[in-house]
Amino acid sequence: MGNLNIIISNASEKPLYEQIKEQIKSAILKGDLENGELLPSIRNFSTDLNVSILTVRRVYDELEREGFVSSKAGKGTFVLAGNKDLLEDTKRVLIEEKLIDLVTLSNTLDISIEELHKMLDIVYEEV
Amino acid sequence: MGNLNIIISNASEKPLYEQIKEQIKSAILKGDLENGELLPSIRNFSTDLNVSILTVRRVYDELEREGFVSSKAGKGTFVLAGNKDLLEDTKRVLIEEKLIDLVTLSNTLDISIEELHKMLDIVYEEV
Amino acid sequence: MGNLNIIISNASEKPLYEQIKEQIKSAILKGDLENGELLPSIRNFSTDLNVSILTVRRVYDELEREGFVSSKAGKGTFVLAGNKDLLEDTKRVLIEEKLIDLVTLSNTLDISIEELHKMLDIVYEEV
Amino acid sequence: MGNLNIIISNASEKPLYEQIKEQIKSAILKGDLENGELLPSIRNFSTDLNVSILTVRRVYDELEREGFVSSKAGKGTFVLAGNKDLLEDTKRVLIEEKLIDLVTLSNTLDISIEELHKMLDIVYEEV
DNA sequence: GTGGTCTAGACCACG
DNA sequence: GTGGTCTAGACCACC
Repeated sequence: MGNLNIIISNASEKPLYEQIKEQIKSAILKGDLENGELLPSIRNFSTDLNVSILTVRRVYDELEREGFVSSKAGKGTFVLAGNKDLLEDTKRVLIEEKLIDLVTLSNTLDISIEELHKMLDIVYEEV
Repeated sequence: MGNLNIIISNASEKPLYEQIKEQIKSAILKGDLENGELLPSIRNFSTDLNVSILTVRRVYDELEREGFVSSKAGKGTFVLAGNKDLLEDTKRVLIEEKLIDLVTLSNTLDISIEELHKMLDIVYEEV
Repeated sequence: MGNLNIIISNASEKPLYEQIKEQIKSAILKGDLENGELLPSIRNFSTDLNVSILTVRRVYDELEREGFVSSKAGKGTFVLAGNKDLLEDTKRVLIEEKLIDLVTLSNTLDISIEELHKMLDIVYEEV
Repeated sequence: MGNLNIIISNASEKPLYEQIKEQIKSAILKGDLENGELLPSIRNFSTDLNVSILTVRRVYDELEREGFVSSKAGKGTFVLAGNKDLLEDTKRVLIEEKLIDLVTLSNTLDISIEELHKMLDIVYEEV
């Protein structure tokens, strides 16, 4: 079975449902969760994560809307990861969103592209 | 006086007070607002921006708590930008926060540092 | 024997039992399944379609309740298509239900009957 | 102010949130609700319609995701109907979906396009 | 067993 | 005042 270790924190500024959603999404994008794989039932997952059923339901709802999983009453929630190109695209878009954010801030603060590259290397070593 | 063109939008996902705060902070960090400069009164500013007085008060309160301005009853709110090193530090921290965010995501998605540098250049050209 | 190629899909938004039921009903209404014809046994049908026995039983139960088939213990399930007028009526009712749905929506959206006729022709060509 | 008479029924097979959503959508598409207009607050609306707060919240959430309204904490939920072309497009798509549904059924039941046009006129008169 | 819908509360951030 | 998130239950249809 796939690797699915979800770590959530009430201390985080991000809502619980978003933390869970992002981690499942990452697992699918990395390939840890394969096509057709069955995710935990809403009830089991909510007790495992110690969150409300409604929170897990929201996660599954949004993942379904975004095309990552498919839920069927009476059967469960399954991973949809058939199109490899789509997954690569999704990864690229997620990174690009953060890069745009970063470059925008750099511009407003008069930081050069060279400095950015240097700082990127430094941060990459530390993380 | 310094350059202080605040642009806010109800359409933005960010709360109004945060939009205003970030733009004042940027102006200070870039040097557009100099040390000792007088910011608009809460009352004038709120009518100029067409937001609640409470919203502007919150902006000034938070900026004071973060050490960017100083408010004196009966005199107004002044820019604190005396320590150039502190400003540079603040800028660096802001950028680093976003870089950590970016690198964390890259790691969870198995994106290499080389790819990141390439994508950074591409995004920099486009923005 | 009559033509009975049932195609079902877990991806469909419709429940399995409904997909199967509708296709059998269509076959009867079109005349592909004739009066008195014997339908597959619940057991065989469920293994052929790779669905639960309960699902097939539900299909046959509902078809019997709607008057399309008749089940006799120990003998099997037979097509009831004796009354040609009844079949024509059923077809007409099915179409009318959709037309009422369509016209109701058109009214709430201020779409004229002329536009509807035009769009119907266009869609008919494309489908 | 705009016309906003929502009629819901527990007897309907459609979920409550969908009934409400569709009626608000129709009002926007028809122009009964204009750009920038303020919708009822979640609390007021839920007591007016005698449904749960969560049901109204779901309606507003989905309408926001589909681009029909915009919700801001502390301000309320507003109608977004700026782009007239987009609204016309949305109307057309909604009608086309039903037409495709209709034509598909007609094909499986061997109903001719001429018959469809005739039945459409009859239903249009009756509704 | 599963997910889909709904209720009746609560606390928080925003304005 | 507003919407955003979350909880702890419930009933239903589907398999």
